[in-house]
Amino acid sequence: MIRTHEAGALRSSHAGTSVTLAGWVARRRDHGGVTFIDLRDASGIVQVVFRESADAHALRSEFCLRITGQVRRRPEGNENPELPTGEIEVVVDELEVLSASDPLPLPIDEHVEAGDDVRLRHRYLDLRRSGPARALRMRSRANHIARQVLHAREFVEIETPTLTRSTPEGARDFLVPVRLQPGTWYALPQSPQLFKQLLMVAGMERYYQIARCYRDEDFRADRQPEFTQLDIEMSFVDSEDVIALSEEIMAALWRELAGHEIGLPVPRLTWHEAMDRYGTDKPDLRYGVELTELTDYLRGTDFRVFSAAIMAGGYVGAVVMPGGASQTRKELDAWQDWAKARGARGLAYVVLDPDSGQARGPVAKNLSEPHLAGLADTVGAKPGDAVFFAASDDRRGAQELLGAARVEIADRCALVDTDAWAFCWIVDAPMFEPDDAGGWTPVHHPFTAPTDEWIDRFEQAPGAALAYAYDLVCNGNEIGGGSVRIHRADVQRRVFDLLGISPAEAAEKFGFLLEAFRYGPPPHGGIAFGWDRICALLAGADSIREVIAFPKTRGGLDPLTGAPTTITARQRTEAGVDAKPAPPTHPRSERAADGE
RNA sequence: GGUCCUGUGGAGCAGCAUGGAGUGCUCGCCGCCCUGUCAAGGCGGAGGUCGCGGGUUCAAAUCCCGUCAGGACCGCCA
Repeated sequence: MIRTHEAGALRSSHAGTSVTLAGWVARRRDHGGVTFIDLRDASGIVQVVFRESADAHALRSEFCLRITGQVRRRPEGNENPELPTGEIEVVVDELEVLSASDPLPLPIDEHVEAGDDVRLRHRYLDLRRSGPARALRMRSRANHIARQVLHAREFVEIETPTLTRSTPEGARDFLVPVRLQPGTWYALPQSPQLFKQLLMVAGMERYYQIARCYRDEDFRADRQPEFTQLDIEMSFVDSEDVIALSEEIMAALWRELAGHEIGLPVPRLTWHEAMDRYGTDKPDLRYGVELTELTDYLRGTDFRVFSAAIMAGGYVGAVVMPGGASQTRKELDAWQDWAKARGARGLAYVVLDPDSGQARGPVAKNLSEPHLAGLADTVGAKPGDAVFFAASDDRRGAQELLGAARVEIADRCALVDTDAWAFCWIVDAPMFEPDDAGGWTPVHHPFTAPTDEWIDRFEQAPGAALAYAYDLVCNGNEIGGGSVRIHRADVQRRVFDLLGISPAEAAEKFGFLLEAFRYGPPPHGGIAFGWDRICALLAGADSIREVIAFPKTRGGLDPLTGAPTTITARQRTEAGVDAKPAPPTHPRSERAADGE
């Protein structure tokens, strides 16, 4: 090492010793005869003092230095209690400039926020700032904590391929041309789902991986085209075992990184309960504002909007905005635009007069006296509140609109306790939901096991059949999801039949998995955690970009490297991008043609 | 694919609704001064195609259209 000590580690106990430090000029205070430099390395900052030094005068921000000097207590009254090293300073004997720095394109300063494009363009400078650096270090600790829990339980960390074939998550694949087989393409895995199931067949019993996953979909604040899952799979287990392990990992993470003791067991909601009460399968339980179903209460109403939904076997419900009656007409109209932006026709409302409790507003005129009289009690509204309604023959659609309104209400009314952590499991999710073409599509993925009650008859009511699936939710974010898998070939075949996946198609897509399942597959299940999102929550970050070393922008670009780039004509030819696929030659494709 | 917000010396912002000389603020940068500061201080200075293109106008940072870039949301995606 070219240094003897770390800058941030020096204390008054080091006084009187000679040290050699290496680091960066964080800040310079030049008084002419005496110059102070805050020298920063990974451990922190220490003040170094130059006297009558022309060299010090020439130093600039972010020069990389090596200095040798004497540690000593600061003169009486000059201590800085803000700094861990504030009792001492290093008086410089020797200075070596290891490298100079140009003026900075962005300030390395805790107090200035820079725009995302500048930060990412110079991410290596952004990461010199304490906040971003702390986020990455915290993520490293999170990885370590998870590994500790899993290794203590004899889990095996196994890496799976990133050049592979399409996995059944349902998103668009990233594709990689294959030079050696022109016209054929690898897919980057959307998750290690199939490989981890194969590892169960292989008898590994307890697998995990901090796995990079790839999905070619549009961005959000919590989405990147490549992202990370903590991926886990276990043999000879049921839901309870996976849930218990998950809780142990989460409890350790939050205990050590957030100083928060998660109340165990984590409360559970069934999927239907979550939809009924919160209008979402990832409810934020830090506040109330629950939905009320009014389908039965309003049965018989003359109001066309509601009666049409009720007659069609649909849903009418409401959510209350506390104090919402004080909104101006313009604000209430803005809710209509808000609802339309979400694809709804609008958002019916009544406001309750703050004094009389009288219901007013366009919808109130359309409701009968008895319906109006009991409304406030039924939905739990007080005078001065506003009540928003959604009605549709599509129960889930109406609930989701109210659920989105609930989130918006909590935001506008500042109902969210930002220090709180509210976890819950969403269990008993449906196996299937209707697809656009009148068929069925898996809610989770096609290997999710039906519950015991449904295993023999899920075909009879696919929309009602429940799965052994569980999602972990924290503060309204889905942070993990998993299921018990199907390990019986006959059940798997029936699921494929229902999904309209022919034996030939199944063999083509997952033939290797089905084949593996011919050789004594163990019952197994697992879970995958959205690792970026979990780290962002623990770091208190708004975006997962903050906990990714080199994230991409919303357009999928990396402003630092300039990726993605065009390729040369030669690369194009060599990669075989334009090659016509040859007739299948390799063994797996032949078998696919056989239809298993 | 759709809706919305943002783009002004190196950084962060104000100016734009109501067009009138690149105007302002904080920081940084350069030079000088300064022996106890710690987001040091003082004096002076440099630095701009107001993202880009087009239009309206006597006149555009400001209004209109398009486009690019960054961000938020819907669709999509667990």
